[in-house]
Amino acid sequence: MEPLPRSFYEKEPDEVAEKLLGKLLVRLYEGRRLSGIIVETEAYYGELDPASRASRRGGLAKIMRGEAGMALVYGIHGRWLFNVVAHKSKGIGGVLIRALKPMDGLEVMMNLRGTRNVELIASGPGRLTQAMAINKWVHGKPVYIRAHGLWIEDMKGDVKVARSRRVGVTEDLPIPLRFYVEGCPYVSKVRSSRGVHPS
DNA sequence: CGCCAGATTGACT
DNA sequence: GTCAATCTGGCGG
Repeated sequence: MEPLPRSFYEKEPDEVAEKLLGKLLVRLYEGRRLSGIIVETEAYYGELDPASRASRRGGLAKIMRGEAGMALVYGIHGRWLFNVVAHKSKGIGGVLIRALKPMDGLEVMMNLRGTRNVELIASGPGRLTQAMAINKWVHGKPVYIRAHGLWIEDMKGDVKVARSRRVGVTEDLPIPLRFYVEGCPYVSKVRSSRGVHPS
C-alpha cells in the first residue's frame, strides 16, 4: 500500500492526530519490515501551547514550522519520541505517535524491546521508538515516501476513537488533545495519580 | 561551555 | 504508591 501523501499532514494537528488512528506505521530495519497500527496519538501546537517544544525558540520549533509530513524525533529522559510535523500552510504543529498494535516483525520487535509481552512492545512513546528502531537518524526525513525506511500507510477499517487530556505534560491546554482507540489493549497505560479522565 | 527540566519507563517499598 | 536512571536541547554565563 502506498504511503499517505504529504497533503494528509497539511491539516490542523488535532485532525491529523485523530485520522492517524488505525493507520499503519512501517519501518524497514536491517532488511526486515516492522509495522504496527497506530492506536494512540497526541496533537501539539505552536507558541500558544505550553507543552509544545514549538513554544520555545529552538531548532525543534523551526522543524515544527517547516514542511508537513517530516519526522521529528525528540529526546527525553534518555528515550526517543517520534512525531510527524502536521499543520496547515504557514502553521506550526505536530503529532506525537504514542502507541502501536504490533503487526509485522513481531519477533524482531520483541528482541529490540527485550520483552515477549506483546502488550508492552509499543504501548508508550518511548517503547514504540525502541521497538521500531526509530532514532535521531530519521529526524527531519519525510514519512510520505519510502526512501528513508519509515512511512505511514493507509489502512481500511474504522476504529472507535476516544479522546482525553495529554499524558505527562506539566502544563496542558484546556482542550483534550490525546486520541486513542477505545478499549484497545495496546494503548499506553496511564499512571493513576495523573488523572486522564476523559473530558 | 555547564546546568537542568522534561511529551518516560521500569524497578522497588 | 514512590523514585531515579538517563540524555537531549534550551538557555544562561
